Amino acid sequence: MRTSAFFLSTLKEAPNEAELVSHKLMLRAGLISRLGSGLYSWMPLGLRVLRKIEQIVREEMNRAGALELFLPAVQPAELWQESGRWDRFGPQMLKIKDRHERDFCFGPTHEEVITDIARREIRSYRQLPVHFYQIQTKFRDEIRPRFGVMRAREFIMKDGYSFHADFASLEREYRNMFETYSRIFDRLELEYRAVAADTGAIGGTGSHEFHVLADSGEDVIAYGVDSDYAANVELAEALAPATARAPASQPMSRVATPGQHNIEEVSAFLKLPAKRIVKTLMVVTGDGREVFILLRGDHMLNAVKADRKFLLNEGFRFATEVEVRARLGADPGSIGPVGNHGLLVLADRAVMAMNDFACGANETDYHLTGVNFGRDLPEPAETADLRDVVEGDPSPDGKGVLGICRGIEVGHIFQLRTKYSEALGATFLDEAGQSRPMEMGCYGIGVSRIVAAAIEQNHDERGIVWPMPIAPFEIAIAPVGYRKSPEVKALADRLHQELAAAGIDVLLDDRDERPGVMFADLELIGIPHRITIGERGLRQGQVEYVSRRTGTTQMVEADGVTAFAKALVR
RNA sequence: CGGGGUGUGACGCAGCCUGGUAGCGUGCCUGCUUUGGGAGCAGGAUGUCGGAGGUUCGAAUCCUCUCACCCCGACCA
Repeated sequence: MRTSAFFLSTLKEAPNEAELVSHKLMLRAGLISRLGSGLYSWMPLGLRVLRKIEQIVREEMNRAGALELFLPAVQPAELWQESGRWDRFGPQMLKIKDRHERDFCFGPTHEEVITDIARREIRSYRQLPVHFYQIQTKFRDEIRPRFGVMRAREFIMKDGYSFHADFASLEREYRNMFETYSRIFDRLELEYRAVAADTGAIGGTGSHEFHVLADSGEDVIAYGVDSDYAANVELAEALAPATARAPASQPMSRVATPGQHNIEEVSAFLKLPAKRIVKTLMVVTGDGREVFILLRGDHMLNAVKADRKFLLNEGFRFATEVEVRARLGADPGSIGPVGNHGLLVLADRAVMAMNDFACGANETDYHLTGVNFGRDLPEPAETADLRDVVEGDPSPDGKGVLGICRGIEVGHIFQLRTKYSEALGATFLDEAGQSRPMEMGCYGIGVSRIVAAAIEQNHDERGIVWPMPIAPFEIAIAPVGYRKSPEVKALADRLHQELAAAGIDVLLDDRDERPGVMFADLELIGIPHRITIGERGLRQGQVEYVSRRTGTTQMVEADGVTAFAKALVR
């Protein structure tokens, strides 16, 4: 490809709508163009990247035995009413009406449609298992679209759905997909982790998210520093402390802590590390009971875990300041579990190992120090894992400690079991002639999001640094003086022709721009390899090679440059 | 949804407070010179100042409404 025949539209300055580095670079490099909030046009350069990702996904899905099909983007309401999700999916679903005032939605996902196909097409266990997938545009009316294609409303997703006669078969396919996804992200050359995930509202027994690791990621992941363990931080278990509680060694005393309201302030004021302070949270359960939750000062409440604890009472909320004062007669910053407060006390397991700790005195601007369970207050009524894990916690798999990092979710695999097949009546006849609902799995990959995630992970101050498998062009040829020097032009043209003939994605910058302009553009758009051809080097019979990622340069014999360039790509 | 902010040429911005009919940098077009890291000179094109209404002799500027976009927000304890 020649730049004169292509369409490059680079910007020196990023439009101010962009916050995230990948978003800025995608706009500056001309990969995408914004049409509306959460709506992006894919420009030719960006589309080349998108297509390469799609192709890798497609190849690996096919290799894994899944069958590609293509489902309608617009779906009738009836199907969603049947599954019960028409109302429950919420405002994320874009609902539309046709000319007959019939309800449709622009598909946010395709479980209903695929299950409808399965119930029409599959009658016998002999047809199972089967796995259908598609690469489709979805629309989810996000509360707050942001970060460009990272959290867009319209986006491209690979979604696959498998159907099985029994759970064992589903589990096999689940493992198959786990491996397939790993292969896909390996091939994309992204740094990623498969993390155990909460199955959430979708239900089912097993679920893994695949995260591209990046500091800007929206999700927080706990991973084993010395093992394969990885889990969403909401899900990672904080193990009970291994050491027993030390005996009390200090008397309990009441100290004035004027104006010190949060753990940080109290810690600094009392010159006591946060891990020696008990954080007391007053919450109200769904059935109206007020409860104390105790956490170590340096720990954070995990709402998912606490919610599970209160499940029978339909969740919980934090008590308001008014409620706290009415109940305890103290400001929220000075409350604690000691005294005749009458509240149920629920403690995180880490708290159980604490002795001689500090906590609020239930008197505004006062705290207690040297507090001990058993002596100064009763043991908590209940203990549980209620906190987020932190860096350095023991890994739940017993191997070493946990690290914390951020990730961008680019893939998710679920064991759906029979949730949809039952709702929609997707049944089959087993060997015994019995009608049974099919076991289902579902497997998604955020194709368009991967473009942004790849950039988050691969960029520098000059621009994008594409991993080779998804680079829009693999090699750039930058001729200096293309229009002036016949020798330069001749070699550039020949190299371009020979590489293109070899099936290499090569971009010849024939714009006759100044070198600085060419170099800056080629670096911004992130082409992995650049060969610069100029009169200067040609006099020595040489051209210059530069690696985008490492920046290392190398002089190459002009005669052998085609072979050299081919070797780079292979 | 709540809070905050911004809309002025393709991109980044100034002008608004204190009304007088729009400016800067980059980019774009033409010509000449230049050509190994975002060139120089000369000439040039491009703006319903987000939209509607109002105040005024006069509105980018003041007022009202509206639309779009961006950012922040779900543990002070």
